[in-house]
Amino acid sequence: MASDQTRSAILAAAERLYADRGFGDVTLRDIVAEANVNLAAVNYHFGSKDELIAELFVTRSIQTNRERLNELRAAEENGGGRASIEDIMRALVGPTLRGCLGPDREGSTAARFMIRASIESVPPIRRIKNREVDHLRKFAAAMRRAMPASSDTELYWGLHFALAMAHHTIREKERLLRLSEGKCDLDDVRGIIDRVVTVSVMALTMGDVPSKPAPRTVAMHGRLTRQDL
Amino acid sequence: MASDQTRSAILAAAERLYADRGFGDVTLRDIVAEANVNLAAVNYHFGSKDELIAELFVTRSIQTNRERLNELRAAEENGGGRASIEDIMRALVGPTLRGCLGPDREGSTAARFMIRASIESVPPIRRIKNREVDHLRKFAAAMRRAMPASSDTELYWGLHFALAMAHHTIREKERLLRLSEGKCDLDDVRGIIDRVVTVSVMALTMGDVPSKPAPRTVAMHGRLTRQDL
DNA sequence: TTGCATTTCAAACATTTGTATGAAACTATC
DNA sequence: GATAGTTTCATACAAATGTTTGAAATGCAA
Repeated sequence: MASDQTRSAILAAAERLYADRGFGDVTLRDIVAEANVNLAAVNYHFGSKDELIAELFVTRSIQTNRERLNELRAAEENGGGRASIEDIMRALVGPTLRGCLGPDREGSTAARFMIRASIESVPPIRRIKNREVDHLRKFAAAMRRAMPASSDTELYWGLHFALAMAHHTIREKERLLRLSEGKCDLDDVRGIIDRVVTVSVMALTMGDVPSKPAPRTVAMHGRLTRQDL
Repeated sequence: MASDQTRSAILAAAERLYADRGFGDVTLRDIVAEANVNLAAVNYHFGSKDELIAELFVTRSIQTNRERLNELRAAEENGGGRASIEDIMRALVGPTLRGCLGPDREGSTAARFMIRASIESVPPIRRIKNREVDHLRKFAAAMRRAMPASSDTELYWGLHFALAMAHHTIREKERLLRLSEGKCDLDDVRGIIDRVVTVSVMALTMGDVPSKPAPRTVAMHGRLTRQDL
């Protein structure tokens, strides 16, 4: 118990190295060298390399999920028990996008680690991801409350597409930057979140919209407003 | 030259094994065993394991790109030199989605291989993907012709989101299936393509939607279960 | 056939990797 | 301060893996 510091040194070093160089290029020996601890310490404290990775990922996942749910709850309380679909989507994609694209992304090893985890998808992480469906159900439930007229199918597709845009933006931001030759400003996180939320809401309200979806007057901070609309 | 058959046997076996078990779990020894060739044959014919993987991926990528461009060109010829934005998006996401979600997906090792490549993203493949921006420019150009009023920024974001939805659907189809408890029909490839195209076009046109709804209402079976991590 | 290039083969190589071991150092409790 | 439990350490282990090697086999032209 006394020497929690070895444990945390390993965790910190591992997260940093994985974030910087990816899972494929980092060995236990790299980690213990970075952490200034003995090689055997990893197996002593974590059991195995995979369990170390799993602990890293679970910790960060819980953290992200908590942020998401906090935002969702805040939106629901704000709306007297029911959040708007827009706020729900914002709570879903906001924390991740802010964490991984935010201005502190250079310093935030946590965010960079999660990006790596999203890109490389090593076995222990995949195993966890597959069990991560549960907390999405909370969002599905909130969405159902916000759009009682929509079918579950539409709802899940909307949820799915929202995550698609958020994650793909994180995963492929380099490529988008190169493709657009810098024209897509990936530092404007608020603008990106607005963009993803707007499209998500449109995707959700298109199919079975009883009333007109009322041209999105979402607060658009970026250069989103333009000629069309 | 005589023994191209060893080369192709290796390619076929490798693609099959990678498709089935992923890059992480398949060794050169597995491949040569499956191909009934000698271990050294891989290095003799391909130089290294990475070059073998690269060749597999490049071959399939070229194939997909060709399909995309064919579809794009067909749409342009059909429209007298200019394709509608809708057809452009369809040409962009159609081939991939059909290939990876299509009914022959059980038999098509090629498609399953590309899914793996998309999920696991091993170094030699990543290197290639990063140089794959060029042919997307052809789509950007077509989009520009179809929507001359739109800014390049909007255009690239639309392109990006379209790919996001397509790829994420392929990557996470298992999870979506589980999350939606089967309510999202992932065998209805045409419906999925319509969905992605519709949302993409909406994202590009920001509101003025050409009516193109295709909501599939599925009878509700099963109930959601709650559970926390 | 002879000769030359290409291809195949079995075996070995060289590393890298995660993990296990057993002793030593440390810590806390009595 | 002795003892039991915990943690650290150097080292060894075992297995896997991509790659190389040099000889044997094969194909092919003169």
